[in-house]
Amino acid sequence: MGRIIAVMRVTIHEIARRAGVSPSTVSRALNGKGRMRPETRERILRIARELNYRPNAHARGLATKKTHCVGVGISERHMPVKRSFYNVILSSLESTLASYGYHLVFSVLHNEEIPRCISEGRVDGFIILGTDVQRSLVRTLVKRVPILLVDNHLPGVDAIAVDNTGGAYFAVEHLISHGHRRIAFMVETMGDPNFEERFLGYRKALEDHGISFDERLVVEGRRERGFVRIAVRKFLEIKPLPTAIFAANDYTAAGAISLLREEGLRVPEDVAVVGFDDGEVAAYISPPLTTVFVPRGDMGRLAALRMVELLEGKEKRPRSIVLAPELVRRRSCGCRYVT
Amino acid sequence: MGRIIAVMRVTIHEIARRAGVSPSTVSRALNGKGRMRPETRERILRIARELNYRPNAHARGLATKKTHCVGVGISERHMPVKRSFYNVILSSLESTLASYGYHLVFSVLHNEEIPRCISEGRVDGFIILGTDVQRSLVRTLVKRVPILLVDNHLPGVDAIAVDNTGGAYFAVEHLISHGHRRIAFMVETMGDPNFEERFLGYRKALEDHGISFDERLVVEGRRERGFVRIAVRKFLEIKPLPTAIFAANDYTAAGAISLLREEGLRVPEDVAVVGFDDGEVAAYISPPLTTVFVPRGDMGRLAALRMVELLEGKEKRPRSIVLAPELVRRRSCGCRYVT
DNA sequence: CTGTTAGCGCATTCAA
DNA sequence: TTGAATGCGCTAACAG
Repeated sequence: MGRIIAVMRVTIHEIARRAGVSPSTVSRALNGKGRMRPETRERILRIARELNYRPNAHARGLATKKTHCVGVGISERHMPVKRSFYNVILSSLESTLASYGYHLVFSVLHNEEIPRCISEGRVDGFIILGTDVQRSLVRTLVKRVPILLVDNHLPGVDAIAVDNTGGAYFAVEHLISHGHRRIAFMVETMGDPNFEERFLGYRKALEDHGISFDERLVVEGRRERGFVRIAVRKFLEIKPLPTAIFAANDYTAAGAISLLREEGLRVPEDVAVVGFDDGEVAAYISPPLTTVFVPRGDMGRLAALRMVELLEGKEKRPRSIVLAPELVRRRSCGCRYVT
Repeated sequence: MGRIIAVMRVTIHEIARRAGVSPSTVSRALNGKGRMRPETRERILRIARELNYRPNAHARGLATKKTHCVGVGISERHMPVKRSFYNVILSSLESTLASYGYHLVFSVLHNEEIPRCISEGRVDGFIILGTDVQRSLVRTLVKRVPILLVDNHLPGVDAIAVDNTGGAYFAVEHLISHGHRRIAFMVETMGDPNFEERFLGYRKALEDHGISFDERLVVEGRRERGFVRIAVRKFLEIKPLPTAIFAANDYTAAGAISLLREEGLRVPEDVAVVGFDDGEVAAYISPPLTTVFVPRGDMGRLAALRMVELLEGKEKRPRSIVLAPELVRRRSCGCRYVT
């Protein structure tokens, strides 16, 4: 019998027994609710600590209808490309959520399906990473739990995003400052809202600098594995060849650089290249890629903070936070004497 | 009143009421336990479907003492470098676990701390990614829930790992087949068991090919940001300069290539380089990196499968699964006419 | 084959 | 300030 008790997880009943009070008193003491004699409270807390008591999440969840879990979903279609991008966000999300006592339930989103963690009531809120989610799904989910979009936005839904247009503007402006006038825009596919916004920034920068937009300089790949090769091939057919490329993301930029060099073109001498994201590759390719840094760590942290506020705070009117990206000058743009 | 019921989450009581049976019968029907009249069962299932019933995870967990959640932890110190590596594993883990009805609770491990998801009884088992975990922690956790190590191993604990020694052996043997005799081993720091094993494979390959090991050819960085630069500097001081480098991972290899080129050395003509991991960068740097492919997707899938077996199956004696890595020939080793 | 009963561990009324 | 009673939604003995 003694053995069994020793093995059993310690519950508030056990603490109550040892403290000579009732379970409900223990519950109150542990949660700091209501007034009670300080010495009673302290005795209870001490015993709880000694016994290394941890409340059972299920029991608590059943009673309070709160799970202290936040779901985080990413579209399965995003995985191949944006992997490392979202990984940074994921870890900062977890750290921040953890500091508020929340757990992170990770799930891959499959088209229109409602994530099981939501339908089973396992999470208090849900954070969606990326643009590759059906809007209708989001609209459905919003009715179930607080939803937060990261790296994406939708009217009326809370979101943390980055100023794609502004970032692209800086990138292109930088190329212009290097003397480039014929700057191509290279993108996997225009479908992605983030890419659309970057395209807008590209056009605006050209326009503001008196360069008329030439749609022949827009090279689009296709939504598939070898899209960079397709895009580069299209690029090489442009006459005369543009002197620079603004790529919608690093993945595309890195692929382009590697393929251009295969064709005997020098980067940045023959073709300057600027990317977007400042992902893992950026610093490791040669030449190191000039790109737009997206504050992924901040995005994760802010997303977690906002979610906690949504769950516990008072300010629940949808709010969209837009972070400013930053140009990171390396060498693919033609800059010298930089890392 | 009708409204309230409409808003309430549907429970087995509601289904029982509509089906004209008791809640326990509904429970049995839903879980397929015990025998019962087929028509009763079907009626219950139909109603459940119509009402879009989903069992409440907490209630079920409280009653069965199973959470249907698996925790996945990664050391905070691993995050900066192995990010993208573990991301692939993470998504395949989730997909596989999900197909068995399990959820993935992601958490970052902090030194000796017991993950809260374990102490709060939120997970049935726990998967640890990577080598950067205190053994003592693992020993502690093993007493709480089934533990599975991925990309790591410890006597007596279930594990899914890759044959680092074998992979390194192939990599070095390949360099030797290109005619190299003076091959350097470049590593961030020898502390990591995976790196130690790769070092073993390096030595063994040299030995088997009649090349005596020269410890001056081992260049170690340091556990910090600029370690590749330090390592490359050391490398450049070796006289005569080795003609090839086997790097303990892609991260190091990619950094080395970029720095070597800055020094005016050609890769692979002056120095051939082979990495390990086949991470995101490998295909995107130039020259594309010859490296050892680690089947991360398989690792995740197998880990999930094994964990489910640990939780539900009979075969619980610790088992360690070692996967065979594969050499991916690109161009940094000197191979031609390959991708 | 099915209903009744009794918890699972905790929070929260309501009394005392 | 504290205790007893109740219920969260579900499963599992035990009866019937």
